[in-house]
Amino acid sequence: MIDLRLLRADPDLVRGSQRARGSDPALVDALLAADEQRRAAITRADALRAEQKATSNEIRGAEPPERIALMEQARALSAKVKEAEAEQAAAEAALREAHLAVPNVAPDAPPGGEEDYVVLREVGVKPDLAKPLDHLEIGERLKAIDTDRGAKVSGARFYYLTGVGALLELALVNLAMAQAVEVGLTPAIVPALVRKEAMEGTGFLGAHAPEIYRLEADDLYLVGTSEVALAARHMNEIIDLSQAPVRYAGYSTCFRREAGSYGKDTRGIIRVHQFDKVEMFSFTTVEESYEEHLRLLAWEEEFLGKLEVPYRVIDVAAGDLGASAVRKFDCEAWLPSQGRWLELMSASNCTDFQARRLNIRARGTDGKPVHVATLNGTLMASTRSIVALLENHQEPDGSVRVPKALQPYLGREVLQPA
RNA sequence: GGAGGGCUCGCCUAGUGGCCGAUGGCGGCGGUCUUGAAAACCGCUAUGGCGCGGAAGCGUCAUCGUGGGUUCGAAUCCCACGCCCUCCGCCA
Repeated sequence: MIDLRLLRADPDLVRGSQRARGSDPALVDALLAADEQRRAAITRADALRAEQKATSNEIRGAEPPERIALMEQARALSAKVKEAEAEQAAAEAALREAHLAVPNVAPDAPPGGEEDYVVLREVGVKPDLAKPLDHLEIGERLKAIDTDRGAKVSGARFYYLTGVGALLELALVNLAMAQAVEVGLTPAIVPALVRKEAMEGTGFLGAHAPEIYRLEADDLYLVGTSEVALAARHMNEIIDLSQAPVRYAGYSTCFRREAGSYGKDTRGIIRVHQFDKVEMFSFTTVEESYEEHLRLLAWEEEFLGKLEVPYRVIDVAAGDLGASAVRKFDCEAWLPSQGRWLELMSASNCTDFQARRLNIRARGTDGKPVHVATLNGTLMASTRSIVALLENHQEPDGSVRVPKALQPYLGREVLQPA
């Protein structure tokens, strides 16, 4: 949710942001009107409540004849208060709805839609492969990836990682966690099932709702990223940011329904219903958040360097940001088999948008609570990291070279077809 | 799955229909004393909305798990829900 004070002070800024995102600027005016109506309703209800309270207090000391008259009066007021409170509740509900409809203000992101990203840099050299195999072909030869039986047991977009495939994932997790600890993130293993409040508070029940698995019998949701559990960890809290940002590296399985992506990336493990991920998450002040965002990106690139995979960094356009983010950088690895880039990581700065909904605050310099900024960034997404590794490090003989940084965690320098 | 107990301001706790936003202790912050520290003593120590104000602030409303209800008036009475805990059973 955006800051209503900012909205009142500078509605044109918000309207401009809406246009840059390709969203409707009229939503801004609807929000302004709802805000106005809510405040008017509160003023009316407050006045009536005050009057009723005063009358009630008079009754306490009053003698019978006067007392009866006062009670009559109070009864009438009570009915009016009830009415005014219903109006207030309706106005508040309307405001909330209008409030949720307006995404975060993103003045720094490139304007436009999905295709309007800006490439910030390209790093590394694309491998020179005469006839590159795709990751599934390589993975099957290594007996590392088995999607056929994944489908037999669980359906499309499920898979088995076996042998070096399984070991590869564990090595990647360990490499990522080691880096996380080294730079000072708090390693965390988090719930993969969360309550509605956590899902809602992080904003995933809005546009993302069809993407989310829900367990009907228990009214719990399967997280699509540990961002949910990490962000919600401090919901309704005032946290201490006076010394340093609060930073986590959360490891969890991620579940995604992939509704609406039928026919897309159907081969292999590029787009799956379940994978494991190490996610970085920071709580900072809004002022610090822009710098923190670059820090998360730098840590992502550091990890990509260890994978020795060519990649590029893009500045995602406003229209493709998601409601919470003011800016998002994606790291995309080169995919030799398809001759295109594949999103491996994503770092978003949500400023105080998400924290306002989750009610997460910190003490400002004056001691008063202010909403914090939240940021999230992928450190290591298992399946796509494996895809990038297998394809970029494949050798003509079907073996796969293991990047140096990963060797100690995997215990070998090359993966040989079985 | 069955049976109980509980949910009050960071923590513990008082409060069972009327100045209760709420008692007391601990912790925290500030001060007095001290060469310094401890002890002792004194003071301060929730949050949000709305209005006024440049601001400090002032006024007002709301909040005692959540939502309803009873009542002129609810932390206190009633109902529903949520959550936590304990015991039994079952499973890991």
